Amino acid sequence: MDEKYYPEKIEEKWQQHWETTGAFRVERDDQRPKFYCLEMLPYPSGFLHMGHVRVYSIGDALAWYKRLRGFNVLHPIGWDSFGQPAEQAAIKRGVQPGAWTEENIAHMRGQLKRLGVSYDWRREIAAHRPDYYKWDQWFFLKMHERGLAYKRTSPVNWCPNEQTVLSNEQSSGGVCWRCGAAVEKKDLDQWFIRITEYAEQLINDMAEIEAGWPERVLTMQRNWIGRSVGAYIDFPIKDTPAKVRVFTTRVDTVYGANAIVLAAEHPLLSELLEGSSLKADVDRFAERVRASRAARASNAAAPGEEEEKEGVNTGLFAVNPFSGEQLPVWVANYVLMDYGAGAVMSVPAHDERDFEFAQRYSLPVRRVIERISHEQEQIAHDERELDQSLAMKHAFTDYGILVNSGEWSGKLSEVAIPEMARYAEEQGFGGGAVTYRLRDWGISRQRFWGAPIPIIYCDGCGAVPVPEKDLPVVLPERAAFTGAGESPLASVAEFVNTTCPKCGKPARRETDTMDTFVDSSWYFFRYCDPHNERAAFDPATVKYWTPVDRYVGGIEHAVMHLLYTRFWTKLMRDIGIVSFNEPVRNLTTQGMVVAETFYREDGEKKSYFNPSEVNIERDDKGRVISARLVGDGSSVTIGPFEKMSKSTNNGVDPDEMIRAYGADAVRLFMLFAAPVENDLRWQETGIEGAVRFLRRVYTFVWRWHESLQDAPQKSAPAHDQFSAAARTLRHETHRAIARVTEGFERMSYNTNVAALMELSNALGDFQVVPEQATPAERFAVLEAFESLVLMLAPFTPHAAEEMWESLGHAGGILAGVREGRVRWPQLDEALARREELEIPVQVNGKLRGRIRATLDTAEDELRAAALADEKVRAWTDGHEVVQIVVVPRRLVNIVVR
RNA sequence: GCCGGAGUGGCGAAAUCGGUAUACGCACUAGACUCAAAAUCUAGCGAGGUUAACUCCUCAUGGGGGUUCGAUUCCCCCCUCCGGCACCA
Repeated sequence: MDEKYYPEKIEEKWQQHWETTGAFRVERDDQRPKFYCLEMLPYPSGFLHMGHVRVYSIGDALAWYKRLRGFNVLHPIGWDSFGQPAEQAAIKRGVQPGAWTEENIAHMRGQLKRLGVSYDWRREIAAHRPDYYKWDQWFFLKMHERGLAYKRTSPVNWCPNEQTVLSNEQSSGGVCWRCGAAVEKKDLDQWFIRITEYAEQLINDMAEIEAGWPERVLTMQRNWIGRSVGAYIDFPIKDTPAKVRVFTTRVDTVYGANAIVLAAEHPLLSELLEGSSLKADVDRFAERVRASRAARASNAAAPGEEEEKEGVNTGLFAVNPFSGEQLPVWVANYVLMDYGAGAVMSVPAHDERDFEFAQRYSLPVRRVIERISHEQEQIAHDERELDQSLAMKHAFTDYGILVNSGEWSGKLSEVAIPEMARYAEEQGFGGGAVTYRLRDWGISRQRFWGAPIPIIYCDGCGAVPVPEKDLPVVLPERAAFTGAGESPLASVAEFVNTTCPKCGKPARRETDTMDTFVDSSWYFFRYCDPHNERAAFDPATVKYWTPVDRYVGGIEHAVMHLLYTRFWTKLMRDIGIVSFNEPVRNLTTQGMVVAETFYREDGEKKSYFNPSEVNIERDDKGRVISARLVGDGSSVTIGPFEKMSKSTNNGVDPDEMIRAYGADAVRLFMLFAAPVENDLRWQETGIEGAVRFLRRVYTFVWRWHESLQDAPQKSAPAHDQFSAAARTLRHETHRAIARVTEGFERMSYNTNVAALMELSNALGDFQVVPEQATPAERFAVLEAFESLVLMLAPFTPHAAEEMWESLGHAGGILAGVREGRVRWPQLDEALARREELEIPVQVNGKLRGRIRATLDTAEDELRAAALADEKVRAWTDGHEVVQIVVVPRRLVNIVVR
């Protein structure tokens, strides 16, 4: 141990030690409890950013903690290495995507090692390597076998910028999840995965993870899946054998229907209107709706506004199977083909959209629900009229009591809904039904850099799956990278041309590749058994390690990745290779790393300055008053804190920070500065504080480490051997152990670091000179140091290792744990408790005095002491004491009148 | 519009059982050390008032109301910010 703290030196030393001793390697061990600690794998862009540093610091802290608690910890990392940027690099600079990707991985691996993250690197996986994507293809075949992968032509989400298809999840809000471009609709023949088959399970199984996942994520998934309970009703079309199926959540309002409204793309339309004079009108209208939707999509910058409701009467009539009434059939732009049945019954009195539509086209409004409670809004209506279109100003959408509804009149909505659905079923014209907003997952991508979809097209045999024995279908090294909207693979003749596995005749390969979210749907299972050549993984090995005990990653994957991987797990369960429903027990979504922005406005656009180029000036209260450039002292505008990015020039390079302050300080600051879920404000002064703290602890250890060589180690000296100062120190030590241990259980890292700082402050307050310390004092100091250092290991592993060694322990912390010599500091609850208490005394709830007490001062003693206290008496004298509340060990409250 | 989450010093935050509001850190102020600066160390640091006195008082956890001996914490209403969804029948 050097006298001074040289982070660079000790970090290199311990990284080397970990590497050569294989400190972080793990194997399955049925004798020990396992813990699977997982962070979302990065895309190998080439450079680690601060957001990465944050996730991996969070995960690593937990991994270290669990190891120190005796768990067999699986803590792996890999690369989400298929995807757009590699292909962009190929288009722009002509590099080969594979080589570009491997170089990036090599660089980032080095960065992660310099951060000192405790991965078992032997388990590293990368999505773009054939030994990995072979199994993507295998899973695809399994789904194909089960009818869960299918091809269909349908309007899909098309990103004009990236020239490829996106899934619904990736184009949520009408914009591309990656580049933000407005998404267009395009008709393409695409492969889909039948995730909707699992919609019900995806909703129901949330019960299993509710306790461990953020409410926010579950809510987002629930909304996305959009389960809706209602009924189908078939309305016969007059004078034809056809029926129009309608989905509604409000069968109870069926007597109020004034029309049946179809989506413009409804397949029945062309059939029913054959030969009708109105066909041309309807076709023209459908075309307009399509055009206007496309226009709105490309104009996604200004969303929000709902489109004006428009429709056209088809001249057809439908028969309400409940009432026998004839209803006109309309086509309207507000009915969506891909939700429910693509058709609705319009009930303007009780649905706002239908109301708006009815007003626009002067359709009758019939009230069939009456309020049941005076807390509900009074529905304006005209008793003399059946049509309320003049009286009602808006729809009444609450449940209530049925009126004007034939035999159902007088029933409550809640009662009528299931009864009417059952009736429809008995009569054969409908029945109860559940629909979902979730649609099937489109996985075809017109890209090169992804896993080829293992399908061969044969003129004779159709779409034939590639036989398992022929996997993987390997990507060629090169292709013509034009950036145009067709898969580059299509131009690689030796890839495309093959023979049909069935008939042996010449055939062509599928040239689309799979969505990269396929790769990440199951990657953490592969970590358990990463080199298996015969299977995606060995089920028994996976059974030991999974499910993931804690998963850390960004909120941006709340719906996409986290929904897909839940689905994939259920699929693997159905194949029989996994034995549970949910892959992730506990989920942590960390906040963004944000930094101050500085800019100057030159006319229209802002030019941004990096925080390192700016000096901040403050007033004497510490408030920021201005910012000036380091170079010329000219002033710049202080902008808000924003996510670190190139466009706002507020990024900070992790490597530079590690070089300046050390990996430990960077990590410590990241975990201390904010709770894990919050956004984290990057502040260089904050990281300086972290170094200051580490240096202080290090200095304390240096000052004491020789005197501690002969400290009593095995058992604590008797209580009366300890000086008052030593007793205080021991109390602080055990209080910190209690707090930090508890903090780890709820991922409260910021308070954990605070507790460790307090312990270090307590060591600073311990003024005994090392050489003059009594054996008992040495014991107390050693106990404090050992506890502090071990509890620091999850946050600053290099510094902890160095100090642990200088406290007389050879071989590294984890070797000690493995050999049973080292374990997480043991809490002595008696020591953690305060010996003497200060009990606050309130009068009428306001703090008026304090009395001294011990842990077992009796209630009546506390009461008497409180009443006798001089300061308290100033508030009670002359008043009548009405009540005295005594909370032992906590407080006394005297109520006076 | 609907559904979530949050609002506490100059700033990041703490108080997970309804019991001393502001732990810990940053920034700031003063002092020590120094020729000087940095670093380090020591002390102070919610607002306002008050005292010979670090004495004591009042107010303060977005605003208003409620429950309670006692509310940052529980309940109701409102405001603001952030996020998700957005004609989903």
